[in-house]
Amino acid sequence: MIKTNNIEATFHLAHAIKQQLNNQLETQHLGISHMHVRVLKTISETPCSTAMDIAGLFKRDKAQITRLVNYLIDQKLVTKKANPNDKRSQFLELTVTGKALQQQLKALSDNVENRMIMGIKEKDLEIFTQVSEQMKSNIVEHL
Amino acid sequence: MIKTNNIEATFHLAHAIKQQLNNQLETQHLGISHMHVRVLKTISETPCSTAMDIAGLFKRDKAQITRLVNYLIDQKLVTKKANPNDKRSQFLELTVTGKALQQQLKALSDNVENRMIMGIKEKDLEIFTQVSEQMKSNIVEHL
DNA sequence: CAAACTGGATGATAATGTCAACCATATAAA
DNA sequence: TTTATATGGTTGACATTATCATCCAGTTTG
Repeated sequence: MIKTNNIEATFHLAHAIKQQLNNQLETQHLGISHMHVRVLKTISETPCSTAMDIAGLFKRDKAQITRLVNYLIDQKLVTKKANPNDKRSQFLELTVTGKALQQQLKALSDNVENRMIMGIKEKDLEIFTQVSEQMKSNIVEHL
Repeated sequence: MIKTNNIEATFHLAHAIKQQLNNQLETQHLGISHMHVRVLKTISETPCSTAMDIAGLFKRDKAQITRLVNYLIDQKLVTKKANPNDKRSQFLELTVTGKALQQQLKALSDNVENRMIMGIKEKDLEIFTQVSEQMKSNIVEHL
């Protein structure tokens, strides 16, 4: 028997975060959406990441990632570098402008996250992180 | 300083749940999406709910709710009942078919949620629920 | 009563997401 | 090694999700 509704709670939370991030991006006129933020973050943290890597990480169709990445390339925030091991794929890197923006975006995200976790005990936060990780695995492994 | 990334974790989890729900809805040929499931659930749990109530609850534009609800009315899953206090708005109710479907959907959702929480301690689950609730409030109150 | 406001419908449009087809390259099998 | 198969990425088509502006009918306030 389920008393709580963690599915609904998760939808609510994710949507609230998305709205908050998009609000901030809008008011700061950054010209990108929360999905671009996620892609930039991944590229900045993952050396030699490819479009397929991001698609796998996000569980999105590669078509969508291609479009997100190509938009960022148009905006001169990201560049492609040849992958010596495979001429089909290309490594993604931030440009100088991209790195500068990424700094801003990190500040913005940290800001939202800090507000989000206000008044929550460190210990509880750790449990939250672990549990959400576990939940994701439970679902993804079942696909 | 942030070490964990609860924003990213929440996006991952919400997306995994959404995919899983839509998969199940697809394989069972139910002809609705996870958003319709949420609307049906809300109507079934909230007597005299209106489109505006749902929009407020979900933090969505009323236009989207109108469309979701009208689709469900087309499918003869929901009906409108006059609101004696306000002729502009109408109370939403499940039809007999809607109630039957709602039973199936509850089973389906519980199934997904039960799989999702497998191997997670009851105590940790409670903390997860509380923390996600708190996080949502922290964000929503800041808008 | 007039002015301002609200619930809901609708048109326009943007962002997100998936699927299928395609091309170039890579890998496995014959 | 030549063929077959699989993979990374691009593109077109399309569905879903979401917002905004506008409108209408009905409500509330001044």
